[in-house]
Amino acid sequence: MLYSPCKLRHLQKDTDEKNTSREDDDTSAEDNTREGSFKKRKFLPKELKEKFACARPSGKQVKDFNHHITAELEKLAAAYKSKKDTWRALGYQKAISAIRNYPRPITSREEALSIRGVGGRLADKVAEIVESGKLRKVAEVCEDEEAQTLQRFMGVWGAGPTTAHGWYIQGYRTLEDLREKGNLTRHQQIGLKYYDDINSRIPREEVAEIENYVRSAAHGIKKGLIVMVCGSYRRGRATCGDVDVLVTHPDGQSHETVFQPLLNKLRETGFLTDDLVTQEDNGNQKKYLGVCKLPGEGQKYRRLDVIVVPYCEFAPAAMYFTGSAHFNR
DNA sequence: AGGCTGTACTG
DNA sequence: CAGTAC
DNA sequence: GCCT
Repeated sequence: MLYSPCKLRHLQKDTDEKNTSREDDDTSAEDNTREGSFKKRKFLPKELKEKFACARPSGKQVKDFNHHITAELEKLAAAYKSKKDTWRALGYQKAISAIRNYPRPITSREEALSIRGVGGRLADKVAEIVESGKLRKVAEVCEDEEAQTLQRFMGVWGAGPTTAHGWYIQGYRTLEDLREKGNLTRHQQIGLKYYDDINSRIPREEVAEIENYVRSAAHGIKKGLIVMVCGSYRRGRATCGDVDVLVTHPDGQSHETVFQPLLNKLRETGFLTDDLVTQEDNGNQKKYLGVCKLPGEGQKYRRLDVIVVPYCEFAPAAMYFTGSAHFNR
């Protein structure tokens, strides 16, 4: 995947330093500094702007007008996933993503049904939430001990539905049980160690701090390196589950030799505290998964992904890693 | 009825 | 190969 | 779960 002809190079002129300035606001000025062909962007029909997230100004934080709805559906999605009902969970997840991006509060079953990814069954559920504020199905599916325990166990990084079920069968119920009696893989030991931190959301301000930290380290190794956070941060979310950092270099070559030095530098300063997957090699693109912590008191441990790509793949990679996952399909 | 991305790592 | 994660 |  990610076949990315280097022809795309001309498309990404604005990515140098300071991507923070791009996430800001969509008022005024920004328009005329872009490519001339898009000058009339502000005149896009309203329907278009509402239908396609990519047709909306990308500044501003994304508002979730339907948080009360997605929050309920998330509970069911998590429960189904824990019960290995993978595809049902996927359907939920897709619908949740679509609803989250919907630009105004949903007020009827009909309106829900008009959203791609939301079918009759989910539209019914949306309607129930709109009317009563909650879903009876949630109590039915989520509030038994097994479901709760499975979901608790799946919060351990590296433990999925099968592992969680296995632990449940063995009689384990608490994280304490896992620590004492469970035999955990290396990943799961790390996942358990930082359970609370890893499962808490990261304020986007902190994501920006992490980005700056990584960028400084990168520039200490090679000037001109581009360091950009993708994922939910770049989609404008107020909080993020982890930090996806994309690294490249405009000279088209320096990315090849920067991966190890960068990781080593981040280790020396104590920023990287644990490695999960140290070298996923996807063609010429490399990925690191680990745990980091900003310097100073009271900082939490955060999940960090670092992806290094050749410059000619920068634009498609940025899109891919910005997601969301469902947008990519 | 049948697909829902494709790939790499770990054990 | 199964499980997990991206 | 949804979509084709």
